[in-house]
This record gives sequence, structure tokens and C-alpha cells, in this order.
Amino acid sequence: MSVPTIKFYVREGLLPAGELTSPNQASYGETHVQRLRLIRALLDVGGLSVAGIRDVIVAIDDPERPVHKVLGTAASRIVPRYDREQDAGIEEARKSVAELIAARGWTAYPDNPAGEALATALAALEDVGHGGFAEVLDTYADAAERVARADLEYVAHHVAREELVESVVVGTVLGDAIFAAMRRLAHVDASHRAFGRAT
Amino acid sequence: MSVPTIKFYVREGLLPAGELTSPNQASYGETHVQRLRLIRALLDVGGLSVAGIRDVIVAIDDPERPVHKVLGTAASRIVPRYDREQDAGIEEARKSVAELIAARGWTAYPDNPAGEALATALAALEDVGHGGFAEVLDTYADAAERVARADLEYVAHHVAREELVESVVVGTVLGDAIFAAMRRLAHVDASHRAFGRAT
DNA sequence: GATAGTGGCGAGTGCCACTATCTATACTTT
DNA sequence: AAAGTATAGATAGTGGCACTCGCCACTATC
Repeated sequence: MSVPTIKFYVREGLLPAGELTSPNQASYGETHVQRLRLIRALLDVGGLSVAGIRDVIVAIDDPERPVHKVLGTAASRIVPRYDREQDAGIEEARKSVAELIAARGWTAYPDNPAGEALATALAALEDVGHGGFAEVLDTYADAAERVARADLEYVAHHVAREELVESVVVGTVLGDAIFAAMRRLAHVDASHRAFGRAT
Repeated sequence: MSVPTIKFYVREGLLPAGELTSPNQASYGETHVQRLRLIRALLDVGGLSVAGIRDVIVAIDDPERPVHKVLGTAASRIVPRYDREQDAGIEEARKSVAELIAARGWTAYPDNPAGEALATALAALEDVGHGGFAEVLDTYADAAERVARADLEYVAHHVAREELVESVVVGTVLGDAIFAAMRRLAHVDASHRAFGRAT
């Protein structure tokens, strides 16, 4: 971790400045190191932008902000913003999403960032001519439900209140990466079983 | 979709050139449109780079290449390449991945791109101080297994051989986005159930 | 007292996905 | 037939992003 990079993060508001012990010496503590690790994790593994990380961090650090608002901010930075408004099928996809949510009995508004992201992905699927893939959506929803329950249970039982927001952000971002990697490992296994060939 | 953008894609080898009907007229057909949609889906929703898409497309279009090799190429472009070699905990994380694969009875080499990606994510988790999250890994693996089985079944039953490679690529890339979005929707629901508040 | 490092800051770099501009040609309208 | 519009192809430029450099005044250390 080079010094200029750290100075850059300080300037961008990702990292609090060190405490000045003299005009040209500042001391950094464990919290700075911790914060740096968080930044690298969100940047490298989570794929967030520096600006997005700043917003998330500001939200995390603001003790006034109610928890669910912080999570809202985090979600809106974490979910990549596709602007596919011109996509012909997006409206139809939004309807599918609303139906799925209703069928599942989920309490969630379909027009939140996650619902929009799902609609975008479904619309892209349709565009590409693999709309039939939507057939397995129920399996995806089952799996997502299980995972989400496990996430929440972990958070509820093992995380102290003051760490809550940060761990939810970390879990959301890194959880995506973990699941995606596992899905690919499972693909390799499943395809080996089905076709008798390891990839 | 602007004309210069299309020409750019042609130059970059993402899109075959149109058939010249005269020195300054080329005709594009339905396959070009289809290919364009694929490019946009991988770019916007899948988050691949133009160079990565080129590699994937070259692999898809090469009928000589055995299927499992194409999927290997696709996987190596789809999985983002983290270079966390200097991460202290990466070796330990690799061991966890190998153990997980063994415990699951999966047939997959832990040193493939997906295994590396998983190790990286786990190492990042540990760095950030949320190593305990690894507790729920089994739930993730269960879910990944289910999803992967559904993916494969769909492909085996509904996809013609000549479309196989493309649909696996599409399914892998868009499937990630779909699952991630669903996980967030399920989070909202689960947190509403647990804490009685919608986000 | 020479060397090396620091904070702070503006400017620069390299990469990437386009986008603008240019030339030469051809189709289209009047 | 002349003027206007459009296209292919190619080179160069743009804007955004994550750094990285260079400069200054100063200090810590050998």
C-alpha cells in the first residue's frame, strides 16, 4: 500500500486524516488500517468505485442515520446502476419481478434498486434470446431466500450493534463474490457428473 | 446504438464486418443484431471488459475448440482477476477452499479460476475482520449446488448443441446478476420479518 | 549536515469505452 | 447534372477513473 495512494484516499474522504503530532508527522492507528482493509475489499473484490465507497463510508460513520437508511444508501451504491431505460422489454421485466415478489410473499417494493437490477438482468436475458432461462427463476429465488436467511441469522447472533452496518455491507458485497465463485465450482462438478468431464 | 460504436466493435473484433455490397455499403443481418445484443448484455449487465468479451466471442465462434475449453476460456474472462498474491491470508484461504471442495465431494480442482476467486473473497473477509462469516459457507454451498443443478438441467433439456456454449456463457454471467439481485430482495424481506421494517 | 521521509496540493498518467473528424466514395433528391 | 446526404474505413481525441508524480516547506534520523 503506497503512501501516495493512502494520501489519495484521505483526500477523497475514504480515510480520516491521521492525527498530526507535528506539522509533518501524523500518526495512524489500528482503525486506519482496518478502514484501509475495508476499502481494498470493497474496491478489489466488491468492484465498487471510489466515489461509491465514499458514500458508503460516510453513511456507515454517521451515527445519526437510522440503520435502514444506511443500508439503503449502501444498497444503492453496491448495486451497479444500469441505465437501460431505453430497453424495450424493461417494462415487461418489471412486471415479472413484481409477480415474482408477490408469488414469493416477499415484503419488498419492486421499484427498489435490487428489483430494478433484477428487471434489467431479466430484460437482457430476453433480448439475448435466452428468455426461457426464466424457467429456473424459482430455484434461484429458493436459493436466495435460504442464503438471505442464513445471512440475517448470522448478523443477528454474532454481530454487535455498532458493527452491524459495516458487516451488512461487507456481507452483501463479499457474499456476492463468494456465491458467484461457488456457483462456478458447482457448475464444474455438475457438468462433470452429467457429461463425465472435468473442466 | 450509434454507428461509430458499432464500427468500434467491428474494429475490436467483437462483431464481424458487414458484407460489402459496394465499396461504401455493407449489409448487416439478424445475426449482427443478435451479436450486438449479446455484447451489450455482457458489457452492461455482466460487467465484462471489451477485451474479455472479444476473447469469449472468439472462443464461442471457434467450432474446432472442444466445448470444455471454451467454457474454460469463458470462465477465465468472466471471473474478475484479482491479484491479491501479496495478501497474507491467501494461502490459508486456499486451504479452506480445498477443504470445502473435498467436504462437498465436488469434482473440481481448487486452483481453477473459480477456486482462486473464492479464496480471494474469503481472504478479504478475514482481513476485514468478518472471518466468522465463514460459518454460513455451508448454506452458500448448498444453495450454489441447487442453482448449478438447475442451470445444468435447463441447458441439457432446452438448449440445442450449437447454442450450448453461448447459453452457458450468458447463463453464467446473467445468472450472477440475477441471483445477486434476488439475494438483496430476500434480504429486505428477511430483515422486515426479523425487525419489522421494510427498507 | 547530508539524506530520506512527510503533509499538502495541483497536475499528470495510463487505461478504457467510446466519439469526432477526416477522406473517398456512392446513393438520393431536385 | 448539381447539391445534399450517407457510408466505410482509419486516425486521433474525449471523458472518466484510480491512482501517481512533482513540488514545496519542513522534520526525523544517521
